[in-house]
Amino acid sequence: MDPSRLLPLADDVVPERADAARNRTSLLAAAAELVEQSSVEEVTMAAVARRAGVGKGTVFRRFESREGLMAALLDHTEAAWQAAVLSGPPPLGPGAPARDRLVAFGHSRIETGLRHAGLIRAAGQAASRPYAAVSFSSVHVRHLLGEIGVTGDLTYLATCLLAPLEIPVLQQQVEHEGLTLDRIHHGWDDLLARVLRD
Amino acid sequence: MDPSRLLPLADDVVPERADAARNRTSLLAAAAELVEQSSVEEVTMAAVARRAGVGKGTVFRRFESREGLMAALLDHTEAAWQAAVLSGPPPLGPGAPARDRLVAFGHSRIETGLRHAGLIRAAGQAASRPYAAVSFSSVHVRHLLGEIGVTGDLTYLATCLLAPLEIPVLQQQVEHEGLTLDRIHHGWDDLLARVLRD
DNA sequence: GGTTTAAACGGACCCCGGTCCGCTTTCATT
DNA sequence: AATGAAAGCGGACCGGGGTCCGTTTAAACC
Repeated sequence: MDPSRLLPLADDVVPERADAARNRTSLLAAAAELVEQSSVEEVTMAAVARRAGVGKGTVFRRFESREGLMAALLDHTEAAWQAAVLSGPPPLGPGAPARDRLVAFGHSRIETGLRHAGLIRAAGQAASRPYAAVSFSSVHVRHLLGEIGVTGDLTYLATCLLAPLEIPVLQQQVEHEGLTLDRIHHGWDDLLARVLRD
Repeated sequence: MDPSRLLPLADDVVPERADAARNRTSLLAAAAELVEQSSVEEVTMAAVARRAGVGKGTVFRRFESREGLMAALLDHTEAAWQAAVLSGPPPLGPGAPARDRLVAFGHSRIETGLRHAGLIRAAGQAASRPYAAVSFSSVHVRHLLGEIGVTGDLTYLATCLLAPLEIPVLQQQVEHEGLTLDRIHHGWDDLLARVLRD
């Protein structure tokens, strides 16, 4: 993209201009504030732009779309969660037996999922994160399944275990099937027990 | 559903006025035609109205929303599928062992789901059908699980088995995980085998 | 400091889903 | 056939997401 570069930048990452970076920051801040003081649904792009003191076009140039902006907002939380999974304390993080980690993984996903349900829905399948936090999660679950010694199509099995943890499914369970959170947590344990028994 | 009814109507169902019924029919026809000749996404409410020769307001009065209209379009197909499940030939319909019916159910849902993915997505969680064809399906799956003799929280387990059959999950598997249809079908068989083994 | 150029900016503009309300049509009653 | 009221109708209108393009600005090079 930039053939006349002097310092070798990390691969193909083009640095942002100062004003662009400043606007990105203030837009994220503005969006976060607005989300905090009202429900996600009623946060409009124009409002975010106004609050950040920039034009609407700028919001779209920086974040592609509404979904993109929401995904960016989510990134902080999501990254923290992924860090907890990859290197936090057991049983969610490494150090516990794979089975226990899988149990903890589900419980943790149910909690964070429901806590940020609004944002996650609004983020849709934006950008690199295809559907919820699926890419990362499926690799992780697949890995744990392997460690446990499960055989078969682990990639498919991983997506099947992840599916009941998706926001729309969880909301359907809570709002239309009348399941309590407790019951869902317990159900996850039971599902794992069934799938993993030898 | 049957506008030319002579017998007393069931309870509080108010019959539609002649012009209203006529418009409902032509709107559905117009929508079906438009959907057929281009992808669902680019079918706008105004276009449907124009084609049916009515005002836009009429479309919304008859079908509530875009989702409602799409759900109505889907109803024919969906009803046929439900009929096949409830009273069609085995193994999908009654007559086969419950296990086999569950296997057939998944395969059938994967096929019909992907075939009408566009409409189903566009129908969202409109009206009575909360999320995909979930209400009906969860009752059915729950029933089959009972027949098989599975014990535990069947309601939750049913939603867990249904989750991997949802359109977004299927599309994620096909488009981002690179799974083939064959692999998904096999995976379903395998998932059932794991969950149902005694 | 001046020049140049690619990037960023902003807000007018477009499209679409959805609402509103004054006018028209149906149809039950007489 | 006339009439009254409830239901239906249609299209102007609104708000929100997304695009476009003439103008401004950062920053690399002189």
